[in-house]
Amino acid sequence: MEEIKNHIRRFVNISDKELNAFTKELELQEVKNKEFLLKEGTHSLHHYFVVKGCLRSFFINKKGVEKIVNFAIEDWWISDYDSLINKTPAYLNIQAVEDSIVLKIPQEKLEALFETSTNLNSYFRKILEIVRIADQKRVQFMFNMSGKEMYEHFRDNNPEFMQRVPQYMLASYLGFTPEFLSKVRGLQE
Amino acid sequence: MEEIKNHIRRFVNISDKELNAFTKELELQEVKNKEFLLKEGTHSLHHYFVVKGCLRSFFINKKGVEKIVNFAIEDWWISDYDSLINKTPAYLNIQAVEDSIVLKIPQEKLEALFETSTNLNSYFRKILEIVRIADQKRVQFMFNMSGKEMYEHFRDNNPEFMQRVPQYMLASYLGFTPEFLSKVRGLQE
DNA sequence: GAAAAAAATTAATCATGATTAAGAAATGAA
DNA sequence: TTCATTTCTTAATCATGATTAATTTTTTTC
Repeated sequence: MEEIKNHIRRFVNISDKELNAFTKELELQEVKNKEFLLKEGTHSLHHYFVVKGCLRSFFINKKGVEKIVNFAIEDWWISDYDSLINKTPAYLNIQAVEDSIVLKIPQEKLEALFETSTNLNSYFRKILEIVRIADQKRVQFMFNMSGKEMYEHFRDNNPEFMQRVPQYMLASYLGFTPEFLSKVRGLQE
Repeated sequence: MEEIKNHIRRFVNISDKELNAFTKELELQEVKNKEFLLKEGTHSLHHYFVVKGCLRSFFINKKGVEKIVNFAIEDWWISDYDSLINKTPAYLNIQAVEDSIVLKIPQEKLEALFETSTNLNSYFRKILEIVRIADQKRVQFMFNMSGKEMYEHFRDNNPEFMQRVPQYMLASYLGFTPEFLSKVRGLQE
């Protein structure tokens, strides 16, 4: 729990009282590798904060292939925002990629906290700003780079992360097939 | 100015006093078609809210081709978030696609307002939530649809908007060449 | 309303990355 | 320590959409 408190303190100047009002609503959950926190079509209720481990969100495309939308590792959030905000059935699945520990908070509790805490509002605004910038960059990469370049860029910028997920998941996240990723890796740079 | 006040009121329950503190910092600017509000490499200072007209943000890729990242029409915001938040030189250009009227607010003024107004924090958090969902869907479309399908989907969901921008800009936004878009339009569905 | 500029179309060729189909290597379970 | 499952690789063929180049259509400007 100190984990997330410190994380929030890095973004906003927040009193212990406000922080405790928040952490009081959090629930710790352990998830085994391959276990699901959310399945598509069901009602999504929680935001998940990764204390330890690694999660992924993905959907199944028309051809039945898994497409990874996001990863989350330590000190990051993952959820199906569309489902949480618009109260629609989840389009995404959220699944553990390693044995993990998460803190979860129900969307409704969070909304209630936003009514009373400027700092929490501010914290989540700042998280969303970062997410916005990351999403923007991702589109830019997709518009600007070949598959080979995307792979090399990802590898060079996330060397530690490369060790944590199977290659075929990275291929899915980058938007291509495992066969193609394998080919790209085999080529000289 | 009533325009943006009403827009904000649709998202948060905000007092006139708080609203006025915000609108006091806004500056009205008219932009002719093709005029720039931001050029890449320069220092980005403002968020822009479109009162009337249409803007686009784009970058120039390695091959010298314009890649449109976002459009903004009436009642929507546009900016280079990365540049504003991280104080880096702009990577994006922001340009009018029609004669337009915008309201602009400097990032620093906005940051100051966030310190005092929960409701403004909340409003921008909600805007970012919507942006997050839109960004997410865009990635999903890119992962799930052929060029032809992306065009048809966009056309069916934004019939009015189709009239407002040249086809080659839409092609750029969707991630392909004007030649390909033209081909796709020529095909039977 | 003529000339110029901007936007859209067409068609041929080309390249990136998908698909298919084996098989090899690594990991995990009994 | 063997069997089974998961992951990764290789190679051939195929499809989507890029590139190039020319032409037509539309819009703007004088």
